[in-house]
Amino acid sequence: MQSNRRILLADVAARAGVSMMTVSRVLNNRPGVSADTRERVLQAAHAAGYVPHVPARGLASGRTGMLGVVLANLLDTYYSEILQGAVMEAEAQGSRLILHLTGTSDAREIAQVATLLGGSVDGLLLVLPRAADHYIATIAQKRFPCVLVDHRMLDTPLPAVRSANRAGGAVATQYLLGLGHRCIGFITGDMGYGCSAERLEGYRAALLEAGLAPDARYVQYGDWTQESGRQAAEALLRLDPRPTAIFASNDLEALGVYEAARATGLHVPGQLSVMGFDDRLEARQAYPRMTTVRQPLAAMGGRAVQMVLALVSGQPLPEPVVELPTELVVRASTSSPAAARTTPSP
Amino acid sequence: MQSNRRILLADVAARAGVSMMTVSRVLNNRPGVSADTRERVLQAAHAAGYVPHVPARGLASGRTGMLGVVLANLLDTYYSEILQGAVMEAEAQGSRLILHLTGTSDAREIAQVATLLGGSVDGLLLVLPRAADHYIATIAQKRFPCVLVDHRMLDTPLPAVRSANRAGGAVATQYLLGLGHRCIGFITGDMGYGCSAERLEGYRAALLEAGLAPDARYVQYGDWTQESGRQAAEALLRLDPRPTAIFASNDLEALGVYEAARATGLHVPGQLSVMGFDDRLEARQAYPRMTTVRQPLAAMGGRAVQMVLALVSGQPLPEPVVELPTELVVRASTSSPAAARTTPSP
DNA sequence: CGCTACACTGTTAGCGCTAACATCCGATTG
DNA sequence: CAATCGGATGTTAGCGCTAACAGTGTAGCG
Repeated sequence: MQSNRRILLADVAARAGVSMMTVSRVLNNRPGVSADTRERVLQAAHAAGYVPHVPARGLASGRTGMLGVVLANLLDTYYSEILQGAVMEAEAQGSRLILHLTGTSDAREIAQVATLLGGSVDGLLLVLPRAADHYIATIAQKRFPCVLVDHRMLDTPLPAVRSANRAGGAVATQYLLGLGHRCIGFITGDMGYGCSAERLEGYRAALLEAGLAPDARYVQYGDWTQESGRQAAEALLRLDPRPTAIFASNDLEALGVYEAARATGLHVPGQLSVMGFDDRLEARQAYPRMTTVRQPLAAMGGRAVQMVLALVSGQPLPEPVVELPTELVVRASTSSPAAARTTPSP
Repeated sequence: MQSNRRILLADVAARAGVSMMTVSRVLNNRPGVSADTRERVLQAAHAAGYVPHVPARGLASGRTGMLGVVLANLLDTYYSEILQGAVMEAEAQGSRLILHLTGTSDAREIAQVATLLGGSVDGLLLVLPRAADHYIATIAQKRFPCVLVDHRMLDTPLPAVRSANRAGGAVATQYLLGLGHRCIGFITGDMGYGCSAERLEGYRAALLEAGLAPDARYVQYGDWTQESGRQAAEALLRLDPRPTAIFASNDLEALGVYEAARATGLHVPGQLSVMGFDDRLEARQAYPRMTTVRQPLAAMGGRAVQMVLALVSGQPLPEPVVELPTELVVRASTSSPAAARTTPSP
């Protein structure tokens, strides 16, 4: 049946009484077509119900209009918020995102990146890449458009988007100090990530600045999980003097601190102030609503897409590494220490 | 530079001393190639570092190896869990997923579906489609491979994956009855969704079966959000007699019930049992850990991918509508009404 | 009035791969 | 031993679109 055939560019051209090339120019918003021809073509295309054939366009032009995104999983809201921002921006720019999950396997990540470089995609977003060392050099050398989001290591030959971890760590600590806390526990993230060190650094710097000597016993090592947060918090709560506030390196760990506090019978924030990092969904849903340091995750995803798209179209990036600001979000899990074991300040 | 040129099928063919067609057959796992030629080709391809060019393959074969997924957003863990399952299955089958978000706009959904039908994609997954009526007929008539996940309406001309909402509603209610509750409040989801009606139906049926007359005052109408759950719960808690248990149509609403209970000074589960539906991330993280009805979201996504892929390869589906079982997950937000003040276990 | 200049439109030649058919050759058969 | 067969391989012809170049007409200029 003729009526069920795919509508081609040639059909539109015939209807509009012009050549295929003119139609192509119109549909790709290229110059060199008079206003009324353009109008006529658009109407013909619409009337015919024309939809461009993406693979053909990709083959002919070398551009697929697709970007690859590689991330670990979607069950962690950290990733899904970044992805949400990336997709919204991509759609706004007329691109699509192809999703790749690595789970916990470096090998899968490497294989996927290799495949993506094979022309299915114009550019690449690597969110917190794991096995990055294995291919980043290759990508950089091939000049393949690629942007890292919140990469693990702090220096990289590729453009990247990150957030102000050190400043966030410092601001949060200063806020707790300002409330009157003098004994503040800290739970790190997985120390294999550069951002963990940065947040810790911010915490230490703020203490020093306030004239307090950081005490290594009050720093416990977590791995980003709620369970690790609970265990670290339990350790912290056994110390003497007991911290009046605990600052965890992400919201999940802070949720673990909530658990430890409940188990110990401590009221949050009355007897223990708790502070998270990220401002994920969980921080807003938790009880008590969590005071935390907001990372603009969606914005980071969106920004990364903008950067890749710029690279794809050959524009140079004004700054290769973009750092987005973090922001203190005060909710209900922090207050000034109740039974204040405050030392009179100078 | 010769060395930086893209490696083509022709290069592999030359290296292996065979024709391009033979290479193509080998790389696509097609029959008609002798074992040692196959081996030689594979080695040549590997040695050359060949990666197939996806758009070219798509243009020539009419198959892109990509599936489109349309869903509302990723900030709702309901969607991200489904998507996670879908991506894992797609990757296992050698396909990729292209992501499309509709936000809250029907118009965007329609536009995206139209584009996807334009050859960029072999098949389509519509997760809880909104504006479905506008194009489902078209899709069905074009016989374009498409599967609905948890569609709104209960009947559809397209294949679909859903879960046992009615049974879930009944089982949960029976469980509460079994604990000794006789006055059980219910909060619906958005009644524009078929599953809302089904869950309510299950609740009613279980009450009737137990010889209790459903009382309309104990059914409040929510819209899936935490806030609507809170408001509905407040209304329920003002009733006389006050319900000793509240069953919400999703976990978010149940989180809202937690809030209302706290505001009213009621202990969960000591003075009020709370039950959710979905078993999302939030149910596991909440305090107290939430008793809920588990929908196998990831499995639903995975199953839908299998179905689309079957359709793509021309196989008929054994059953057009697949219903996956729901499952009662007992945690710490429910107890018998008599129990004064139980301490939460695991 | 011939010639350039420019804006618009058309023509040609692929992009890299695979479907469909053609060919080859050794093995099987009566 | 010719006729036949079927597995392995090669050849041809696009898939639907766009880059690059080639025209065409009209306005502007000396």
